[in-house]
Amino acid sequence: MSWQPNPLEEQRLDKLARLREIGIDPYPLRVERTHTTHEAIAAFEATTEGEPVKVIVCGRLLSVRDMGKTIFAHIGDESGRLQLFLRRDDIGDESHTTFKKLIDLGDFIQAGGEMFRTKLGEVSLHVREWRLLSKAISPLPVAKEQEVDGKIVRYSAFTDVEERYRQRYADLAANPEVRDIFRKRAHLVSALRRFMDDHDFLEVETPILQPLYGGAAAKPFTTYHNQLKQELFLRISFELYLKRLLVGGYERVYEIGRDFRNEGVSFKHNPEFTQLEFYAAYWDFHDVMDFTERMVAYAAEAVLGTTDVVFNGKMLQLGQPWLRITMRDAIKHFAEIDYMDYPDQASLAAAVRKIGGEAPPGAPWGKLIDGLLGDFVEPHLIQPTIIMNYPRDISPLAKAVPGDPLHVERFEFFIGGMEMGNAFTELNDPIDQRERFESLQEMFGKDDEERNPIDEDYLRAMRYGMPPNGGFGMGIDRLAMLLTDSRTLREVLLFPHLREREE
RNA sequence: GGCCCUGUAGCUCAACGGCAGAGCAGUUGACUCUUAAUCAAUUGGUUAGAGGUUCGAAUCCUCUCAGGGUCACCA
Repeated sequence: MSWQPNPLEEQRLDKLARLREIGIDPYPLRVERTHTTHEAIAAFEATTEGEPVKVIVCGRLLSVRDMGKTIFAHIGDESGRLQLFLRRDDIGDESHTTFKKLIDLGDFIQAGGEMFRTKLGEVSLHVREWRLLSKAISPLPVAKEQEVDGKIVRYSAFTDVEERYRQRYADLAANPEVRDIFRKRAHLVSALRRFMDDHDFLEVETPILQPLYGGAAAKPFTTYHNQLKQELFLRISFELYLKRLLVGGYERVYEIGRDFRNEGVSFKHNPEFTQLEFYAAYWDFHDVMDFTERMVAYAAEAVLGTTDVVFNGKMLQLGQPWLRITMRDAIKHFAEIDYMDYPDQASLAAAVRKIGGEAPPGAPWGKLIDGLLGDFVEPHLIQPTIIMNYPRDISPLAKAVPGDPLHVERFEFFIGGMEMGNAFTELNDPIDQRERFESLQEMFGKDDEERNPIDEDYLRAMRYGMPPNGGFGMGIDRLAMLLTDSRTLREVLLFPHLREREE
């Protein structure tokens, strides 16, 4: 349904008309701005008292305290907020009345004058002239704030989770700490990129629309190209394309981008999510472990200035050497079961059920083990922990542990009780790779969407020779959760997907 | 998808079978150093939607919609 103005909006539409009647363009083209609010305050404080500091600032009107012939107001811009001091004697009758009658909270205005300090000590702008820059028709949720013992207490803040996500623009406008989350996220991404670049990795972009999907076990989104008359998939990982580039001669490549998985949504799952993957020739998974520790510590330091991060009430020490433990030992410790005592699917399934774990019928041996990890181990992995040596049957792209046919050189790392990333010593034997793909075909049913089609082109690339390499993938959204102490993924996604609603 | 919880004014919330209310925002008025400004007056509602029970429903029941939590799912 199209927009029907509510009574408050009707009032503002009326003000809009009255502004035009008195010759004021409520949406002018040009703006004069000499300072941000932060710069204006800094300029004043850098000057000896008495020396005039003339500024023109712009921003959204956040609060108004009308004292009659004097008006105090605050405007906010991205740099901060600034109090305006408007007197009728300074700006004139007409301008004074216009401000009182036709200007609302949420409007953008421009104000010029000299900086000064009020009797109560707040650095403010003594306004000589002001101008409307953009009229707000819909009232923005306005919160009132009070400082109590140094802490900001907010009244009537905009907190409705659903509306905050559906109208993220209003959320951002009303809640400065939400703006801060996404500023941190941006810093995180640029820090990761800088770290990769500084270590001689080449940033590349590989197809999002792919004729085949692979590199992970996940259900894909499908789409269709009309002119090519071809079904296409949105990528579920970057892996197979990035490793083709190692065949081509690049030794270190990475990509930061979006993956799409047509699966359930939860506090740590979203249908599209941002991933960092890299592949480094001549590295094995031990090299990747070392690099991962340094990368995460670097990112935390860059974003927060520290590697000690508070998440969910617990202090995470990202800067310490991380605990490294094999999957078998971790499960022995937390689930008190040695899965090597149950070398086949049936006996392991029985053992898992006996200790109260999940053992879906038909789940492969390795998947049962991964289930044990998820149920019994993962929730305990609050401090950064590397779990290494994964079952071979659920890891088709990793090289076997020497002398151990059941495990591969693969690790996942966990922080704050969440899986953050996945890495391995990459399989580069094309014959072995084909066998792995083929056994996967048998393992997953024909109708199972997680069954990856065999990527013949990838095998062809590998037959030309692929250098030994270590690969890595990490969920950036989850890392952003950690660094912003957010309890759900949606808090770190600007526009999380919500079910469509009839308006 | 199962189970549990939630949906009331622009925002934040009360009322829990008996007249739909408060604070903020808005409107009108007073006030030339206020900052949750203050003071006085005042407007604003399809109680998410549809149906049912009842003399009477925001409140109880059923269904639908949306959101949250949790479980399932998720290398």
